[in-house]
Amino acid sequence: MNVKLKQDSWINEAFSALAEGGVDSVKVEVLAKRLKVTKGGFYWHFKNRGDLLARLLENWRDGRIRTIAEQTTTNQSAYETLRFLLDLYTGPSNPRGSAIELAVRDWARTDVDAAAAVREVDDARLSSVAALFEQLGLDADQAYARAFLFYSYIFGQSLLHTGGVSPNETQIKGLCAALLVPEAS
Amino acid sequence: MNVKLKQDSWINEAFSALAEGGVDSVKVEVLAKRLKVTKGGFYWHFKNRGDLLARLLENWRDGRIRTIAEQTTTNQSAYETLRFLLDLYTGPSNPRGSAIELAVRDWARTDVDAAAAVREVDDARLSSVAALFEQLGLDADQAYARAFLFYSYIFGQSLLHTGGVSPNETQIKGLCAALLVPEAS
DNA sequence: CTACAAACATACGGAGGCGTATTGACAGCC
DNA sequence: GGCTGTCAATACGCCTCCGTATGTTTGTAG
Repeated sequence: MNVKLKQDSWINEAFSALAEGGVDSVKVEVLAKRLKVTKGGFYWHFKNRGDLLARLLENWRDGRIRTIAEQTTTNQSAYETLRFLLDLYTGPSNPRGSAIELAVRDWARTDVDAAAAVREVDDARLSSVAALFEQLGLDADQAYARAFLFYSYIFGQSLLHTGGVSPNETQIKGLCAALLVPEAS
Repeated sequence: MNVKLKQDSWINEAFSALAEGGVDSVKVEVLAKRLKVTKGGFYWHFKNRGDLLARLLENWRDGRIRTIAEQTTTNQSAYETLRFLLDLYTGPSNPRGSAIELAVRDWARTDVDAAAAVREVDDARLSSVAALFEQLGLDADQAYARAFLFYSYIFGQSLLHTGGVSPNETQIKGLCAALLVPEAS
C-alpha cells in the first residue's frame, strides 16, 4: 500500500531522470536528493540499482503494451484510428513519454533486458497497427510494411532535428500522413 | 603530421567507445587503457574531455555531410540513386556507423552542440534527398515529405527491434521501398 | 654530444557514485 | 506504556573518473 506509493515515487523520479539524461543518469544518490531524502531508504525498497532499472523496464513495457492495446480496440473505423494515432504521436503531445521512449531504445543498444523489452513493445505495436491496415484491405505483408513505416515516421519526428530547411511543417505532416495511410476504401 | 596521427588514434578510439556505450562511456582513462598508454598524453593532445567531445562532433558532422554530398552527385538517375541509398542503409552495412549515428542523436537530446551538429547533418541529408525526389517530378513539398519518410525509414531499421512477428524481411523491405520511392516516370 | 620539444608515465587531490552497517524516528497495535 | 515493523539518516569503505603537476623517455636538429 503505502510501501507501493513510496516505491512508485522512486520509480517515477527514476523515469524523469531517464527522460532527461538516459540510463546513466539514473543514479541512486541523485534520485534521493531530488526526493529530498537520503539514499538510506532506497536499499529498503530496492535490492540495488539494477533492481530499480529492472522495475523501470517492466513498468515501461507493460504500460506501452497496455496503451497500444487500448488505443487500437476502439469502436472507430480503422482509418480513423490510424489517423488518430498519427496525430497523437506527431504533435508535441507528450515530451516526457517521447524522451523516455528514446532513452529506453538507446539503453537497449547495450543491455539485453532493455532490448527484450523494446522488442516486446515493438511486436505488440506493429502487430496491432498492421491489423488496422489489414482492415483497410491490405494483405498481411503490405499491412506489416505500412505499420513499419508508420512507426518509423513517428520516431523520425523525435529523431530528426531539422532546422530551417523544412517548409511549412503542418503541410508536410499532411503529405506524410496521406502517403502512410491510404484513403478509406 | 605524426601529431595528427596520434590525435586521430584517440579520436578513433573515442568513436568506438561512443558507438558501444554512448557519450557517457567516452572516458579519458578508459580510452587510455585501450590505447595501451596512460592518460598522461591525453592532456597533451586535448585541452580536456570536452575538447575531445567537440572534435568528435566536428569530425562526425563533416564526414556525414561530405558523404551525403558524394553519394548524391553521381551520374546515375535519381531513381537509381535513391534505390542505392536505400539498399545501402537498409542492410547490415555499417554497424559501427549506425551505432555512432544513434549515439550522437541520443547525445543531442542533452547537448546543444550535438543537437546543432545533428541539425546540420539532417538538413544536408534531407535537402539532398529531396532534390532527388524532385528530379522524379515531385513538387518541393512532396519531395521533402518523401525525404523525411525516407530517412525515418532508415532510422526505423536501426531503432525498431522486431522479433519473430516480422514476416519475410526482404519482402517487407521491398514493399517499403516501393512505397517510398515511386516508380520511375 | 647537446639541447630542446614531443609524447608518455607517475602520483596526487578531489568529486561523485555504489553498497553496507548501524542507528534513529515514527507509526500501529496489544 | 512497551513492541515490532517500516522507513529514513548517518557514516563508512571502495571504486572510477577528472584534471594537474611533475618526472621521464625518445627523437631529432645543430
